[in-house]
Amino acid sequence: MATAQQLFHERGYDAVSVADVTDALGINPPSFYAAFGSKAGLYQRVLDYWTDTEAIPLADILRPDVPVADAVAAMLEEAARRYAFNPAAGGCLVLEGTRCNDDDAREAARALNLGAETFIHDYIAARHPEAADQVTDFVATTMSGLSAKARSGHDLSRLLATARLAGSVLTQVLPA
Amino acid sequence: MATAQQLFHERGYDAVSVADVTDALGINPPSFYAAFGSKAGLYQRVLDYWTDTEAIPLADILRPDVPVADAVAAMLEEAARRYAFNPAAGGCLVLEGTRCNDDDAREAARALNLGAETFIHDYIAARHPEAADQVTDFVATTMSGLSAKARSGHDLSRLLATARLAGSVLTQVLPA
DNA sequence: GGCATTTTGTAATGGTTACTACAAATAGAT
DNA sequence: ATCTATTTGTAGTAACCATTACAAAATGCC
Repeated sequence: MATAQQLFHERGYDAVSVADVTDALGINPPSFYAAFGSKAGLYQRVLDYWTDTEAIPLADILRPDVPVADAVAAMLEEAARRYAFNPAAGGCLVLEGTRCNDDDAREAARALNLGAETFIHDYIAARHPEAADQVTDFVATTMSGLSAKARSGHDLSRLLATARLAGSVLTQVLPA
Repeated sequence: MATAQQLFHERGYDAVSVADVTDALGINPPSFYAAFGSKAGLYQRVLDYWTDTEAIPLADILRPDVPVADAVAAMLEEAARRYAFNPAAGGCLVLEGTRCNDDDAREAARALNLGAETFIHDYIAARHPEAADQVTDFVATTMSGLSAKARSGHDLSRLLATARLAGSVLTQVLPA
């Protein structure tokens, strides 16, 4: 499962063939389909696995006992760190998955992303209800951009600088 | 050429087959290959056409007679407007092209994007040399995010609000 | 009008895709 | 050890991809 995740993260859903997966896993196509049902089925399981192992722990970062702006800024920086962690598999598995050309896989990734955005929105809205919509959009857009730029070569220091710049908006618009 | 551009913009390079193009253009494959050489060749020409007709006029927006922060913020807002203009073909043709799975097409789009980022960088560096790197990265990342979110449903008002929020950073870090 | 050249349409080529039918091998149970 | 049930490997299917061979039609030229 970890190797499948790595494949999807490195190349993206569309560019990974089931032959790639079966080769990497050392199994044959019938075993693959007995185990996962389809390529999209494997992707679902990979997303679940990712959620349990590598997803940003939003609940730990977005804490009620710190200023909202600080918490969200910390989340952006953590995203930058994770997106740059493996240069061969840059960006966010889920955000990149929302842009693939397979309907099932894209909707699965979008659903996961929507859940995360809802979580962020609710966190912000608890203390800044009137700014939550705008700020959530801004943060989600920034994370999409960070993921995209991670894939096209921006290294950790550049992503972090961008994340900090974006974070500086939050302290302006979300006063403690 | 305009219809080919629309196809690529709506569906992305990978999801457009040459059969789609030949159908839309009302021509047959041999005519297509006589005219464009290859699918990537057509894409090159579409990028050139786009540069001449629909690209954001950076030279007009990034003027030497306005504060850098204002000009760059205006560019972000203009990007938001253009990315949302056609809901069926959201985002930026070039930025989306940099993420496709074909080597030739991706490099062509990347080259065009790199030129734009260099232009922006030089504009900023002329008056804020120490901040140019960071700010250019931030602006490029924001535009990538705006393009991505335009494709996944954010409408004009949401993109504009995000662009304005991002623009507010610039007035902080690039004092007039 | 007759000839050469270019354009066009049909149909195919080789490659890759996700996905399976089927037979051989293996494992488990008693 | 024998019989059954499951797993495995080989090979293949049907669809789609970008690209092209080839013949028919249309055009331009004199």
